[in-house]
Amino acid sequence: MSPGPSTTRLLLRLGDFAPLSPDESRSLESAVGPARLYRPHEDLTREGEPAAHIGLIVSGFAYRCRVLPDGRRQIVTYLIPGDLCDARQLLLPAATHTVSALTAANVATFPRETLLSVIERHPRIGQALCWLALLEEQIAREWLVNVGQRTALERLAHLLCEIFTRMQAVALTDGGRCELPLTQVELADTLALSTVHVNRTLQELRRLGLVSLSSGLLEIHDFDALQSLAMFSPDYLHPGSQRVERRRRLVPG
Amino acid sequence: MSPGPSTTRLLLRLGDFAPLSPDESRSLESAVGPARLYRPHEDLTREGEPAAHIGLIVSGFAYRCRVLPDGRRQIVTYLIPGDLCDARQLLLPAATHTVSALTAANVATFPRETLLSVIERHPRIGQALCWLALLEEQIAREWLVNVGQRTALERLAHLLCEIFTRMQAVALTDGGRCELPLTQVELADTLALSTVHVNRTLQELRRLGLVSLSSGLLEIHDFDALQSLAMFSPDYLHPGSQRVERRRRLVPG
DNA sequence: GCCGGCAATTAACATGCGTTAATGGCCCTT
DNA sequence: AAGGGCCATTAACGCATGTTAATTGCCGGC
Repeated sequence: MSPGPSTTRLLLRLGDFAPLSPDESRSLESAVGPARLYRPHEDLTREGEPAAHIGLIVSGFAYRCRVLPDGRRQIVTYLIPGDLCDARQLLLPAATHTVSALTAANVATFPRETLLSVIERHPRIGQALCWLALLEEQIAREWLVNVGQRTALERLAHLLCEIFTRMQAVALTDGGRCELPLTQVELADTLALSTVHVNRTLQELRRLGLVSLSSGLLEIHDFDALQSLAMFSPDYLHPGSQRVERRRRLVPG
Repeated sequence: MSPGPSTTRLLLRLGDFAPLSPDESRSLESAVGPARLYRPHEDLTREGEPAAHIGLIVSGFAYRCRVLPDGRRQIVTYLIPGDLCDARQLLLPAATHTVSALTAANVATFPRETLLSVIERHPRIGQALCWLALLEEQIAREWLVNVGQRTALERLAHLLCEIFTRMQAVALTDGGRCELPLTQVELADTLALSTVHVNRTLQELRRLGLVSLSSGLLEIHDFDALQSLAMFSPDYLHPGSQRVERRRRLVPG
C-alpha cells in the first residue's frame, strides 16, 4: 500500500523541526513495532486507558473527539499519515482522549519503553517529538479561534486550508487535490455547526468556485482566494524554524 | 506583597505531577532571576519576538490572545500566579502568541540558558515542565469544546469552574471566593459571545443563586450546582496520576 | 433487481445570540 | 462641582444558524 518504511512521513515531519542525522533516523526506524489495521470507527486508544505503545498513522485518517454527557460531540483533532497517535502517553500513564479511525487505517506502533530508550540515547529525537506536541497545541488554539470568531463560511474554508497544508507537508497532495474522507456530520462536529448548515456552506464554497468536496476527494480550485477568505496563515503550522530564521537575519546581520 | 519565594506557587503546581526533591526544588529556585512589575495591558511577550527568558507569574493575571486581521479577538488562555508565561520558548526560538497583563502583575524571569542547564542536571524538572505544557494543551482543547458545544450559560459557568479550580490549586481561594478581575468585554472575547449577552448570562447565573461576580471578586455560592450546569469535570486539569488510579479501581474490584 | 441504510440535499420555520444605541454608575481628573 | 472615560445595564430589533422533517441518490447485500 504505502511505499517505503512506515516512518517515512514521520521523519518528513520531524525534519521540519530539525533534520535528524542518519543515525538518529535509523534508531527511530528500528524502534517501530508491528503495524495494525483498523476498520472505520474503531478506537485506536480509549480515554483513561493506559497505553503500552504509541501509534503512528501510516495510512488513513483518525480523529480525537470529546463527547459531553448529553451526547454533544466535538472533534478536536484530525490525525493524518505521519501523525503520532498520542505522544503524550510517553509522559502520562494514560490516554486523555479517545482516538478513533475515520477510515480504514494502518497504524504502526512504537513500544513505549523502546521509544523512551531511543529518546534517552538521542535527546534531539525527544526534542523533536516535544516540538510535534507543541504543533498540535498550536492547532488546537487555532481551532478555538476558528470556532469562536469566524463565520461558518470562513470556518469551513479555514479547516480546508489547514488540512490541505498539512497533507502537503507529508506529500499527500496532487496539485490542488487531496484525499479527505469527511462526512458532513463529521464536519459539523468539527466546526460546531449543524449538518444542514455545513451543507449550505459547502455549496456556497462550490458556488464561489473555490473548492469542491465529494466522495472523499477535496479539490481546491483557488487556494489564494480560499486562504484570504479564511484569514488562514500557515505560520502556526511551522512554529519555530522558518519564522525564526526570517527574524534571525534581522538581528546581527 | 507575595509571601515567600517567587517560585512557591510554581512548585505547588509541579508537585501535582511529581513531588520534586529538596535538591531539585532548590535548583529551580536558584535559577529564578529578577522580577519585573507590569502595568495593566502591558505586553509580557510579543508574538514572533525571540525571548531570552521565561516569565513566571508571581502575582496578578495575564492572558494570551489571538487577533484576526479585521480586529476580532479571541482570548486563548488566562495565566494565573504560578503559571509559566511561555515554557514553549525553551524549545522554540520565538514566542508564538502575545501575552499581556490583565492587571498589574509581578513577573519573575528565568534566564533561558540557566533554566536549560537546570533541566539538563535534573531531567525530572524538564519532565515536569513538559507536563505543565500538556496541561495547557488540555485546557485549550476544553475551551474548544466549551465554545463549540456549550450554550452561553453553560459556557460561562464552565469558565468560572475552571478558573476557580485552578486558583484553588495555587491556594488563592478563600472559601467560595477568589479574585477575578475580568471585565465583561474580556469575558466576551474569551467565550465568543457579545458583551451584551455576557451581561445577560451573568445576571442569569446570579438570579439562579449560583455565583456573583463584581468588582473583581468571584463568589461561588453553589459549586456543585454550577459544576453540573456546566458539565464541568476537573479531570482535564489533572492529566495523569489521579485519573488513572480512580479508574484502576473499577477494573478488577 | 429489489431492499435497506447511510449521506447529501432541500424547505419551512424557530431561536439564541448579535447589533445598535441609549442610559446610568463609578472613579479619576481638573 | 463639573467633565470625561470606562464599564455595566437595558431595550428593540435583526440575522446567522439551528431544528425538524421530508426527499433523493448512492451503494452494498441478498
